[in-house]
Amino acid sequence: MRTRANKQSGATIKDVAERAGVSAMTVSRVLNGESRVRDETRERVLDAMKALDYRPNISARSLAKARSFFLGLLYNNPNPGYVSELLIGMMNRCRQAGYHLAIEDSGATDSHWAKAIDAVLRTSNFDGVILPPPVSDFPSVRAALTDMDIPYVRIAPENDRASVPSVVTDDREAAQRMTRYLLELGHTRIGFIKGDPEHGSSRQREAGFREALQQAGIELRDAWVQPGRYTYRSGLVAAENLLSSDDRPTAIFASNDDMAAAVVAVANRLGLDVPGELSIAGFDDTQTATTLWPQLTTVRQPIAEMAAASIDMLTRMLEKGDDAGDPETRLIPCELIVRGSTAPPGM
Amino acid sequence: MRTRANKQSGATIKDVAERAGVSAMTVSRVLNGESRVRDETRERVLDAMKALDYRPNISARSLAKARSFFLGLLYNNPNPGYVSELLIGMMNRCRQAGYHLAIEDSGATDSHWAKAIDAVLRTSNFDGVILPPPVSDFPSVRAALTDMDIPYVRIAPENDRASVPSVVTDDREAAQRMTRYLLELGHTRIGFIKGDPEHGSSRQREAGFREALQQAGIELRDAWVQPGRYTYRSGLVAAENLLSSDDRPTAIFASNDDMAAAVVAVANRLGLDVPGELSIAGFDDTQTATTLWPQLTTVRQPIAEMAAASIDMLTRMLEKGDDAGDPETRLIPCELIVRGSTAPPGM
DNA sequence: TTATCCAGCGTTAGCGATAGCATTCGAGGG
DNA sequence: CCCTCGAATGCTATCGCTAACGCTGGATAA
Repeated sequence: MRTRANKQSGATIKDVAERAGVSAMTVSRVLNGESRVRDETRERVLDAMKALDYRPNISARSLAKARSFFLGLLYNNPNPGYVSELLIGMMNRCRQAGYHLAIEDSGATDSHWAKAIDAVLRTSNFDGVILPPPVSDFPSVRAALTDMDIPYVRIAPENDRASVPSVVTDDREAAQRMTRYLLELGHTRIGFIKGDPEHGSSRQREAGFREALQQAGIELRDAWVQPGRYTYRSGLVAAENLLSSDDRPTAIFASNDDMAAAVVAVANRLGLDVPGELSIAGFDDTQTATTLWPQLTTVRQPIAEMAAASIDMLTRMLEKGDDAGDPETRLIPCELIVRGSTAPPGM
Repeated sequence: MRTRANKQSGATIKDVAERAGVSAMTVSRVLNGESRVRDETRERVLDAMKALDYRPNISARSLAKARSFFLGLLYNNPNPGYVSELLIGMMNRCRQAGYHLAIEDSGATDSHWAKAIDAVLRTSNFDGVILPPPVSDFPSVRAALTDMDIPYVRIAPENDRASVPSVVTDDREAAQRMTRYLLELGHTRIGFIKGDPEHGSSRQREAGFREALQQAGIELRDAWVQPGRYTYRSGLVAAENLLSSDDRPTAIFASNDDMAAAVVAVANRLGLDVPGELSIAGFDDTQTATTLWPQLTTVRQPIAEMAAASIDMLTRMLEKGDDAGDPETRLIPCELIVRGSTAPPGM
């Protein structure tokens, strides 16, 4: 009869209570590591739990506590390397904090989400939600969460940074640093490949690049700034455009590693030596950066760390009560990683 | 007062019932798309739900139904590309089937899991679980699941293929095909890089490689089979070993794309033209395969499809009752993808 | 005409756990 | 010796939903 899949194997809190000779309430107290329970009583309860192979029913607990202990990651299939690091950073923290992580996908654009977000939230009852980029800037998602009064933390958002707790990096400053590094190597003819316009980081990185050039008083030709979409394929097109003319740059700064990889590929095809004839820099330090030859000079974003921080913030909000205090913004620093893909020009 | 985070905004099933002038049970029926409810009644209920912005409480439903509607993915940080595809394949199916997907990590080895699996399962009450490789072959995890009577589906397991529902590919046959393809190009000196011994696929791929050579009556020197661990780094070492001697192979078949990428890198460093002087083949067709130049000839494993199939099987088991019928094994075919990294020898 | 049946809906009784008091009991103060 | 007090524990009422069964009233069969 009572053979439902994940159904209690038979032992409920009452059974444990009975066997330990206490009330269910006391068992509950032991379970939740709560206040005054005499050590001896606690022992007896723990023994009974072990003897009966007792497993608390999470649904019942959720119902009574009005908390699900599930956090949602509203995922959007960006770069595989990014996701993977994100997950690693989050899962550990979740386990430590006693939460579980569920992931939901609804397609790549804001409008996709607009249609689906309601259903997603309606059937999941997450205690809180994490919004990685670019979802962190999707108005429809944010509206739905606000509407349903679900707390959330944003990762690397572009807009309204202060309005909701966020974990951010300074993409702009990092892009500046990378550009300055290329300038210091002696490059003056530097090309740039932009990222996906849907991502706020794209604009930040471009701005940083332009600022560094301007500060150095270096000319920037329009043809040397090419659009891209953070994909390898878009990088190929951009690289062709940058490298096909005679008047080509001696260094190319791509807004992420995948596009930088595309530049490497095109350079190879054209017989250009990297980094001898062309220096190439990426951004993110995903796995791609070290899977190439030569390995990419890039900016390391501590994605896992950001992910962990976001979980920290979210769980703390949940414990404290969501509306406590001002929304926090945590800034995680980036690091410039120099590898084999860059060198002084004409070497 | 009643301002708990994800707490009902106020509307419960009773409120809806009252407003629609029916009983809570009828609302429940409408909610679950169940049997006999007159169309007119259904309309009235739906209207009431909308008017009250009613959101069912999943915890309550789970408690009553003795089902959580959460499936667990026991994740293990293999290749990022693999995970990402896995997720994509799973999430869609989950949503369609009305389930949610939660991911749990506990480290890379069986012994890590042995310690953690109990706690994971104890605090999550998943209806079912998906085991991707290599977790699908971890005895501790399987034992824990069996013990707790939680249904699960394995992806690409090596052992006991018939004992539990599984989704598998024929790695061996695919490796044979790839090897035959290289032979047909005219290669007779073919090197091989093995995968992680922890993964069953490694043994299968190696076996397929050896069989094809044997069938063709081609000699295989011991030095041409190098160990590897599916990582880029291990591929570098293997490639050095294979390519440093004068007596080097004219083609190298690596057990996955990342290691093949490492071979490409070493070939570049040694000034070997790919594919002119060295053909390189990979396995998996992850993103890496097309992010390199030249792009990799490889075997495409439809990971997303396998993931989707695993969810299908699992949800069907849950609906039907777990012990219905024999465990199913679904075989998903692989495809040989020829790209620029292979060519006839000495071209 | 009466018995039977079934679509359509309501009633009741939990599901397993926790919140919020109520209760007990022993120790210390007066 | 009575009273107060706080630590340790129990009782009871939910939490929101659904399973199982029961009740209706009209259509059909006999």
